Amino acid sequence: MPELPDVAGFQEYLEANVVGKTIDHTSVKDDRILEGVSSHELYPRLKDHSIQSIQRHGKFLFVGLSSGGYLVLHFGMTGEVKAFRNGDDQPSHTRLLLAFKDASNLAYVSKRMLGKVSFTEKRDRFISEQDLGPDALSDRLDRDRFLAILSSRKGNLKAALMDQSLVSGIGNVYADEILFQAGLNPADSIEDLEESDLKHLYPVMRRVLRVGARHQGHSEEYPAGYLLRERFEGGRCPEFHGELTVTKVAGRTTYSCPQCQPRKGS
DNA sequence: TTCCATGTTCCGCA
DNA sequence: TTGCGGAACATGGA
Repeated sequence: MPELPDVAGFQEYLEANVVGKTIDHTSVKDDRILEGVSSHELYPRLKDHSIQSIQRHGKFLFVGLSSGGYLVLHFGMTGEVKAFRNGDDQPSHTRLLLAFKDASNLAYVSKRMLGKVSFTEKRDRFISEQDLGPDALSDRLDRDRFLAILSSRKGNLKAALMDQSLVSGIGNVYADEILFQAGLNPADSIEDLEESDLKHLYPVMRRVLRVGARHQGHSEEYPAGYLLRERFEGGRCPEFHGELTVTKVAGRTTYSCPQCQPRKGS
């Protein structure tokens, strides 16, 4: 689930549930989720510090601590965060537990262990070390920059959209949605597109991600005309009602409508 | 039992 | 150097 809109939802959730709270103690349930920090090192960096802010860059969340450092959360394919009170059952597949002084808790849950938890003193340095491009919804990513980034790339359009080092936050599902809404074929090579196609892609990308963030997690609630609601075997194009094509593009399962998204190049 | 999955990374090849 | 396919990671669900 966790692409930019989902992670934006986690951000809101954390803002509502943990900002302002002070960490009493923490518990790493499985070391394999830690990246670049040991549970040993992590503990004193969290204990007795309060949570000041939650920031997001692409699919990463930065949990700002009163120490000035950040707990960094990445969710992989199946991660999420869940708050619960002392005495309630700990969510299954909890890998990291933050226990607050007010008897509430936060679980970082990762079923398939593909997520990562790190710690950094400097948010910007972390972002550049991870080689992350600008956040797809950031004010700093205007249309001209988006255009420049994409035109510097070759190969298929979908792979470029999902490349976190170009633009950060778009994954498999939203790449399909964005390209469907833009009427562009995921397998098209960027070289085969007109500049006007890429110019059109920018506002579509922003709109789809914003709508996604608003409805995060509930694809049934997406507006009519969204591909996401039909993203299953036998799903139909919301526009023409023909059956959607399921292919592999950039190694990922790809849903598209051959009528709405005709191939451009050869 | 086998295959597949919303993410990322590494390897070998072109 | 860039792009790409395939495999790997780990686990659970269909």
